[in-house]
Amino acid sequence: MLDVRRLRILQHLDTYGTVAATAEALHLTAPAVSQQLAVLEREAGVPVVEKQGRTLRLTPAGELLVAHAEVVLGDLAAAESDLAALRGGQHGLVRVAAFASAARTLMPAVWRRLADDSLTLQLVEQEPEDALEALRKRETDLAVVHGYTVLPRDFPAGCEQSTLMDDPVLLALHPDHADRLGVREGEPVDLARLADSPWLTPGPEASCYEMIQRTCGAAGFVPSIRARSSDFSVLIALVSAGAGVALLPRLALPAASGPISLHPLVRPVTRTIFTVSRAGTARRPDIRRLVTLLQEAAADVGRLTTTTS
Amino acid sequence: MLDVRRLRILQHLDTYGTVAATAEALHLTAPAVSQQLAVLEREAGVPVVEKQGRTLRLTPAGELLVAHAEVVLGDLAAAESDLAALRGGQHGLVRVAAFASAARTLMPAVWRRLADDSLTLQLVEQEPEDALEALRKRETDLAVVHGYTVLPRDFPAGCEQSTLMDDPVLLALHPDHADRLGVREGEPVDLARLADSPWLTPGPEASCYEMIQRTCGAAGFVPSIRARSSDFSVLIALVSAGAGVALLPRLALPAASGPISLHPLVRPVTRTIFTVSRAGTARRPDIRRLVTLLQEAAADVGRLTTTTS
DNA sequence: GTGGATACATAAGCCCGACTTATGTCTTTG
DNA sequence: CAAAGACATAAGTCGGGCTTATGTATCCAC
Repeated sequence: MLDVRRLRILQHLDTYGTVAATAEALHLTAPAVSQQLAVLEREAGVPVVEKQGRTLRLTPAGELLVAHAEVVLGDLAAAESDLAALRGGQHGLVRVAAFASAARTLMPAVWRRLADDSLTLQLVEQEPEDALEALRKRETDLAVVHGYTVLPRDFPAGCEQSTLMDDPVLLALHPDHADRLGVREGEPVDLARLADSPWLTPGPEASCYEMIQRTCGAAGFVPSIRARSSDFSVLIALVSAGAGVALLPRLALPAASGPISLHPLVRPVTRTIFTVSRAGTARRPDIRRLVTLLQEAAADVGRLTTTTS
Repeated sequence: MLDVRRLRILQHLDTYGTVAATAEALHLTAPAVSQQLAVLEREAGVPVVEKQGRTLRLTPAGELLVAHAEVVLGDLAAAESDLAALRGGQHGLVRVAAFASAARTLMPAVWRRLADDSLTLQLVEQEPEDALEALRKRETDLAVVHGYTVLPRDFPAGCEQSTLMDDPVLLALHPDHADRLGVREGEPVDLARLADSPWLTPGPEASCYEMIQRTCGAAGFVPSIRARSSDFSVLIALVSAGAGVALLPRLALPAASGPISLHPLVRPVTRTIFTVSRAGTARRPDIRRLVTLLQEAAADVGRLTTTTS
């Protein structure tokens, strides 16, 4: 019978690329990994890795074994989760990585629902790219990420997604500005009319920046950027001060803000929020439960902001 | 992480019922099993077995773990099969238990199709009850069994079935007898007309015996039995000699036989032939392949006998 | 009810195997 | 061409799992 621990080593090698990194991830030394791979190869009867320069690469047989390892290790984790649920212990730790707005709005709602449940959460705030990378490296169990209609998210292989909600992108104006444009709060605005306004945006490292560029581009202009901040509450404060206009997802709005007029777009852009998990963890009841809680929280948050605004 | 070898021990305990039998099945001693169960219990954090008289019984947590173990071990076996297929080695041993007629007709056809394939077969001829018990004990990987319309087969839990073919039960008469009854070869006969004939049947240990009792009972009589033999070719030889009449599935007919007139029944009885495998082995490509081959063989055999008779 | 048999648990000791440190070989890079 | 990086091999240590031996509880027969 194939040894599961060795399969796990191979799986990690596939994830981390080098023996040294694999060893570190598994709290081992490089020779230990090397030896175990040699034993696995003997067990399998076929080479599972081959030299590629000075590193190793998986053979097709190795890929095959990794695919099986995902299933086996996934179900082992599911078994442990089931056990934890059954004994009611507070084990069942789920590590979540979420982008800022979700970490601020959805996750507190989940925590509230959690009560004294048997689920323990560990939250890290990370931008989608980092969250997905952490997911791949098994440093996190569930990633909460987003994609824009004008900038779709692409997911790494071996992942499973579920959609939590659609978050509309809104235009934030100073109320006087809205008056000058002749639109009332909540009325749709054609972005083309903002072509000459000074814009307030996140820095170019944020995916929101690219979304704004594309959205304005689709409206036929390149925004002239007056201020940059990756903190949406800074942007909103600047809009309130009359410094310019901003485009931002509804969930990113701070709870309390100064004088602001929010408007949907004539050509709507939305941000879709997803949960992403590794394929192997699909069976874990604690993760399934968390996804359910997130969906409920998303439904609530969506309803609240919709009725409020 | 739960240790898979310990899960396997628990799974075997579930199958064999006692520590001693489990130890024997795994080529271990009883204390080894006992110790590993203790360690598993420590790992799991909940009792997985409890004393029941002087033997052990699985707790709900234990049942849960066994269910997961089926998945894990099933996929590990699948991984090994995939590996065997990939390296083209002649490993990929599938142990089959089949009842006599199937072992005589279907299995040779499978063997012929197999050619120099990467699949190695190991065949044991067993009656359905024994075959299913062997399957449960993991002494065999695939059971080829049958059930009669008048005597349905019930399958143990945790098994998966697929139907191979329907095998009609025929009445075998001496040609002179058929003449006296005024029916031609192949014409249906009402069993009630055979109420006073001497019957030739298998022994009461064969499920065919019970089938004959029920079928005759449905026709309104109890057969008077003149000869018993569990070997169908003996029965056919006796029918040819004019010793009496017999009821037997078409597949059970010997290839060459003396003067015989075969007739379907007015109220047809059929024997359905199934393959049965443990749920955990559903992923093994070698077993899937064998089932496919059996289905093809069954289609051929069914067609041949239909057109010939 | 008592003795024997059966079934599992515990104790003690042995041995294999997996890990670590140390060293070697090959590749890449400056 | 030297030096660093990456993996393999060698040698030694240590833990874990197996065995044999012994203990304890349950079931059955007489």
